[in-house]
Amino acid sequence: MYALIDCNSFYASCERVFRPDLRHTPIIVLSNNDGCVIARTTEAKALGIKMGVPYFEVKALCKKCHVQVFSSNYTLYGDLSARVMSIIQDVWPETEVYSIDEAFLHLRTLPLGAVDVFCDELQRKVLKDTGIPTSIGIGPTKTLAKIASHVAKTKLNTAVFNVISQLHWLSLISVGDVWGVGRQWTKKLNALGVYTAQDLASLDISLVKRRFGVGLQRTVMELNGRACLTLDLGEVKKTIMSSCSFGSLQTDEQYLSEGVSHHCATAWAKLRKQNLVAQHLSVFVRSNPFRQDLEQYSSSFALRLTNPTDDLRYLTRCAKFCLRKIVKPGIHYQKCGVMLGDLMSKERRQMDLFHQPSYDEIAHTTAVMNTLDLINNKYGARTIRLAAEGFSKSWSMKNQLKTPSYTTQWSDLPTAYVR
DNA sequence: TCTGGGGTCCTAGGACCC
DNA sequence: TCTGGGGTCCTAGGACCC
Repeated sequence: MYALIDCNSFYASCERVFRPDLRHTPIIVLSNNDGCVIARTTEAKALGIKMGVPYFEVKALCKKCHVQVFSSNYTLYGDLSARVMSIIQDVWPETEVYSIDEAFLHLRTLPLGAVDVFCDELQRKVLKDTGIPTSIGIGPTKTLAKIASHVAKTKLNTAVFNVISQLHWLSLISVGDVWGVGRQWTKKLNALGVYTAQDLASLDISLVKRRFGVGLQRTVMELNGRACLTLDLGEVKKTIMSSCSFGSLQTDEQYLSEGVSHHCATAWAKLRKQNLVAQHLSVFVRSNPFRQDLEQYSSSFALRLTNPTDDLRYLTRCAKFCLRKIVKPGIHYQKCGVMLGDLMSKERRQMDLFHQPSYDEIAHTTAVMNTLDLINNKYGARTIRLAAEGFSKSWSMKNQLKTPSYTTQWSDLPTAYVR
């Protein structure tokens, strides 16, 4: 059996951990730039606030109904996620951390009769130890465990649900709510007369493969109880990306260049943290697709690096080179980003036969990068950085409603008063 | 006025090999 | 006049996920 443990309204629940006074208050959390709603508590959902709506569309409603609104605080959410995951992994090592708020457990060694009780206790332990409420779906495949979790959350309002003996639920779930079926395929499936998870499960798998590919074929088999997806325990990323919308539209190439350098440094920091080197770098820019009154433009440029590297100076030079290749005057840019790819572990990197850096060069780069890490680890991220990032950061994003980094900044530690 | 960021996998087609 | 069969690798684009 597989179990899917899923944190309820995760980002909103994180905010609540440090604001117990908001236990029953509707809360929403906004995306970067305070753009869209990306998390809602049950109370906020009940007010009709939909996932992903632009904040300005519901701002008035939030004010009227006293909804607490937060900018996203990824440092806090990442840290609480790590706590939740480590508790789960302590209890059950065969666990795949699937996303910031979800994990799959393969319960193969647990007697079938013990599964429900085990999950019940796990759910209570996570709540007690972290303050984060979760729900757990149980099923014979990952896809069915997902279905179970969906039923638990949206239909039954229970913390734990095992779907194994209750497969009639499949006919009560829209095909678009099945894991692996998105918008496009929902349209296509509906046109074939497929509306529910049950309809999908009874399709002929060779037809599904022909019309939709091997991915959906697996989904169909999984719905029928045949496990095709295994636990993915690998934790090495294949690409690392940093990108963000600007606080306002930018036309100045200098600011664009600063933004790209900034993202390059962010991606580089993630690279260093995982002890990886990159051999591929790409940069993209785009205008605001919602401003059809302005000229639309979007482009990217990629480089394959001669040698895999984690040298921030070299990566930034490459990123700026890519930007110069694609930047076009007169465009109102809304967003830019940097992606690092062809990642490999630093110990196993393969240098170019004809352009190998000397030992001295490698030693020098290593020393400089280590020093950057040392200073930034001791005095805080970005204490020392490249001047290419700029100083004014006038392009940086809005997040006016952000809470303190309670768990990762000494200066932001919350104070508790005891009476 | 204001519309997120970061990933994965699969497929088709083109270039290349013998 | 007539021009094969079997591969690999890479990239771009499209689908999906949270």
